[in-house]
Amino acid sequence: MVLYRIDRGSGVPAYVQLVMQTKRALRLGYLVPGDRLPTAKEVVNELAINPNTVLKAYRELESEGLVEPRAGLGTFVTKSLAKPGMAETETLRIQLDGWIREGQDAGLGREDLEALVSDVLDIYFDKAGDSE
Amino acid sequence: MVLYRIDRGSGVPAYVQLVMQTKRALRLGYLVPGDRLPTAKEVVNELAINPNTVLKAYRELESEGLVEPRAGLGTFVTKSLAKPGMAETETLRIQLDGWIREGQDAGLGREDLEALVSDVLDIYFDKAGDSE
Amino acid sequence: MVLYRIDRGSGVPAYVQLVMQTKRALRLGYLVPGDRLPTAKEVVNELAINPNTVLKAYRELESEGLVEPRAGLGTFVTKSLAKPGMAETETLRIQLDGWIREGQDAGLGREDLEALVSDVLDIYFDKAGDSE
Amino acid sequence: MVLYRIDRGSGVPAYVQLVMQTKRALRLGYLVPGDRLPTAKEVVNELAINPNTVLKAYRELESEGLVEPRAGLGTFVTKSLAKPGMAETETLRIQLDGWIREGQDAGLGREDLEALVSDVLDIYFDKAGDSE
DNA sequence: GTGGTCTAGACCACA
DNA sequence: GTGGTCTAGACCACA
Repeated sequence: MVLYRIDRGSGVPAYVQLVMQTKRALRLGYLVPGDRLPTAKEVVNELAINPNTVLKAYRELESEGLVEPRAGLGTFVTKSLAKPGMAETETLRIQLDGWIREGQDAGLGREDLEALVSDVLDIYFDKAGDSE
Repeated sequence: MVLYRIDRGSGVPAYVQLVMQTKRALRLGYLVPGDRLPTAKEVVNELAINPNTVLKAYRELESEGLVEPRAGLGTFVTKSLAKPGMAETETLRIQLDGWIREGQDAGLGREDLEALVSDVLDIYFDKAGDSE
Repeated sequence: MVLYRIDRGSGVPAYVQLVMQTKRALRLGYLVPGDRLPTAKEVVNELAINPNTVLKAYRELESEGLVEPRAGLGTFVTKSLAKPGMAETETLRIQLDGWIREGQDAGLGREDLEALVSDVLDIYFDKAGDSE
Repeated sequence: MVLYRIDRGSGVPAYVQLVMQTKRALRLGYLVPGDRLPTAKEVVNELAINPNTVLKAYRELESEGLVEPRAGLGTFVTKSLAKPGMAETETLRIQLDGWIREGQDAGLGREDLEALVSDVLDIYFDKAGDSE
């Protein structure tokens, strides 16, 4: 079951956050075809947002061909986003965990590490980056 | 000089993207107190957005005490967000670069790696995460 | 300028009617890339429906890559649906006009002619049809 | 026997599609008074929809005085919608078939032809149409 | 001024 | 009971 979290005050629309988190779960293989997303009501109870906001996110996912609503039953995953390589990430996860630990030892917090990762990814994938 | 990029269609408001990218540059030490942000006009020429959007982002940064406008001169950084540890990240960067390479060898793309990083960070920092 | 008509009581959701009519105009070449759709407000004044209903239709068209909203400016056509053959339909239109006239002489009304067209198209394009 | 087809994803409610298809068959003379509609169960087996959806469509037809349920026997047509002229449409059909062929030769597909027919009918019957 | 987001709430479609 | 449509209205994002 996906657990959504909304960061109000991040400036990112709530429905966009729901879409992004769902896609991440699809990418990580936490959600696979046939899985049911939480009903709008369940999400509403959990997050105290309006059901229409949830439905908007689900419609967005539907229009991307990732999920499918079935009236009276719920909304179901129809497509995975997990690459084959996602099945075996134990080593990568362990390495990353170690890296985070080192970063913390160097006095960096979560947001610093995220900035560093984005920066290195930007450089690696050759996008301009925020740098000089 | 910060180079901004706007991802239209990401669903994240343009001014929020400018704020986030500026903060990231402050965090990474690419921008330090005394640096001048690009003028609204420069950003407009680069990104084809409305000057008001840039000004809104700068006002947001100002209200967080990070920058300061000086009439006729521009907007200047007044505070860094770089932890001391950010000065010496060469090793962390090299390790991360190797990790990305391994991920790619495993068939993972940028977005897969980002999802993995978010997931491991969530677990490490003990937030629910998208998993069950 | 597209003129929308909503047939309340047809059972077809209003936003679906707007989408279908827009696509028809795109197919007929009445709307071409660069054209601006009427603003939500204009449609509202014309049809007495809620602006959100119009926006929903426009968002659907956007998600199909046919139009693009530009904040503060309006919603613009980005893609045509007109086949090259649509440029020269004068003869086809004249023939069809004659056909309608004959149908009327035979005592058939608009809905009868529509039923006949659907039936012949179904048979021609080999779909089951409502017959037998 | 009417063969129903449901186009999920057209945005038109399933029960409305059943009603429209039944009326079309009544108009074309494929269904005449005394004919029995398929039972809800038959339709359900064919289309994988809920029996309530079929019953809703039949109730709608009943309220328009077109059909009548007879307990234990089924639902029967009580009224035709076929104009006298519908008995002799062979010539109209042949002409239309030729017209479709010409349209196809001009590179137009089914949806283009449908758009053209709607447009010419709109103009003929003097409704605004989608044009300027 | 134009479009976008979100809410609260009524009512409908479908299972 | 679940999702879908539509409304009315507040407020925001962008030009």
